[in-house]
Amino acid sequence: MLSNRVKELRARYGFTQSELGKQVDVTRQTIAFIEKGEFSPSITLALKLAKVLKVEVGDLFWLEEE
Amino acid sequence: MLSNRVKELRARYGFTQSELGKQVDVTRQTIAFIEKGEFSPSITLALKLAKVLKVEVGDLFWLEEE
DNA sequence: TTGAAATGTTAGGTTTACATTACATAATGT
DNA sequence: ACATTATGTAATGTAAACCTAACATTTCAA
Repeated sequence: MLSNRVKELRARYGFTQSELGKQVDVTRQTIAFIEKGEFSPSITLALKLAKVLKVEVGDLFWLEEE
Repeated sequence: MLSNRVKELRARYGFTQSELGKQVDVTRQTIAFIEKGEFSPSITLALKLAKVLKVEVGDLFWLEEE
């Protein structure tokens, strides 16, 4: 099961979903879906998000047991 | 543009494409496509590959300029 | 208190990741 | 020489990622 800290880190930087989406070239709905864990983004998008949020990809997304 | 070291690391461990695919639950064709850079896998698959190949996701897949 | 901005959410459509099947070739061992 | 295994590659199908558009609700500044 995939978990992530996108919402938490986005808040830390004070970005709106729209702003973050624009920085990584996706819509705010896509950001919302990712924050809710409703789908597993591509590694390309994950890498862009990690760069903008200044963390390692593995610290932004990780797999949990179960 | 997305780059990766899957083929190199797979060789290091002596895995065939089939064996690696089986360990991360995809077909050998999917591994072949990824090695050729023909698509950007999901972060879930990228995390599984990084785990099996014993590297950080960011050291297995990265974005290059251009 | 009003209105804009941010978020939640849903519906319908396009694109792409990934599966299945199949065939061809190269490499290896018997 | 033959069989087996690994790889390359291509066709077709499906599921999921991602888009646009829309409307409702919450939040927050004026």
